[in-house]
Amino acid sequence: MQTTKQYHTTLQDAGIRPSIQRTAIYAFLCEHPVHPDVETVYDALNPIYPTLSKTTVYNTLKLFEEKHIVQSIKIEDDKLRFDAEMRNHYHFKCTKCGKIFDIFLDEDKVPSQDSYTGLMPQGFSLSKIQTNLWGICKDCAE
Amino acid sequence: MQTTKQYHTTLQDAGIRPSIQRTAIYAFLCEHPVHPDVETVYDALNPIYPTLSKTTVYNTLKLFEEKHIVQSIKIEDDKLRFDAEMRNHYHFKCTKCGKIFDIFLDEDKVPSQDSYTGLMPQGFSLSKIQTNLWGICKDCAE
DNA sequence: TTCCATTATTATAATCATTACAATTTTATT
DNA sequence: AATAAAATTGTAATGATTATAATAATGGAA
Repeated sequence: MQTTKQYHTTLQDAGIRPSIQRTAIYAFLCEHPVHPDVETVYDALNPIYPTLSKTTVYNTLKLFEEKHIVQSIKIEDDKLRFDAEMRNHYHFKCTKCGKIFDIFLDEDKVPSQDSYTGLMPQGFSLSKIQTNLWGICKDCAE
Repeated sequence: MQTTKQYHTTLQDAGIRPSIQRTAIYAFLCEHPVHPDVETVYDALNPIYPTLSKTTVYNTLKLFEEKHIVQSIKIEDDKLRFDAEMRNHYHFKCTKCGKIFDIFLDEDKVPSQDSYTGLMPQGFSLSKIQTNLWGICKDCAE
């Protein structure tokens, strides 16, 4: 949990002007690490910022991703989800309840970026890696 | 490269009735391992099977995925791509030209399904794993 | 501070992938 | 051949995302 000032700093360090909307969206993502989609972010913030536009949520999340402070998670068939956690971790989607869980790896088990780079053919560069898992979560298992 | 008879067998073994359309779609995927999207499959087969419907392509690919002879690849922001290669491998998308490459792993480097299962919290089951990579391919690097 | 240029936000309309639906056709079985 | 089940089809609907153009906010120069 960061202060508003810390969110500002994070945005500025990433080269993003910290407007009200951007700060609110970034703070929401950090404080609600449930991998929300655009709709969820919008529905949560619109009551607090009544002029907020859904377009702004789209624009902002795209900007955040370009500046590498947020990642889009491609785990659904039809829409993106977003995550402000940029440390190496996997995502698990329960195909029954639809919930997405973070799977953090023990330090010694984390594949290094290099271990992936080693797989690439000569001349290929690597900028992003994403591992997604699907199955049934504990609550949905009978 | 398989014969039509072999495609039939693969479909039947998976519990899928091998209609003309299904066989054509499965054969196309096997013979064009470029991870096509629905549009690409449709555009390629429609000239040969003029009555083919795009809905059938959607239905068929969904069926193939359910029966585990094809996987959908979630590597684009807006649409799915499909792959009849079910052996463990990664996908790399060049963010410049958009091409998707297969990254096959050396036998000894392939993480086993168990190595992922070991990461899951108690009571979670695992049915599908997908690792995607993004970067710049050799041809697009200047 | 005021003016101006740039950037950000907004509302609306357009696009595009995918799904729903109902009618028709094909297939397997009797 | 008759019938029921399954597959295919065309069209319409849905829903996520993007395009566009107008408005508002911001930051710097005078």
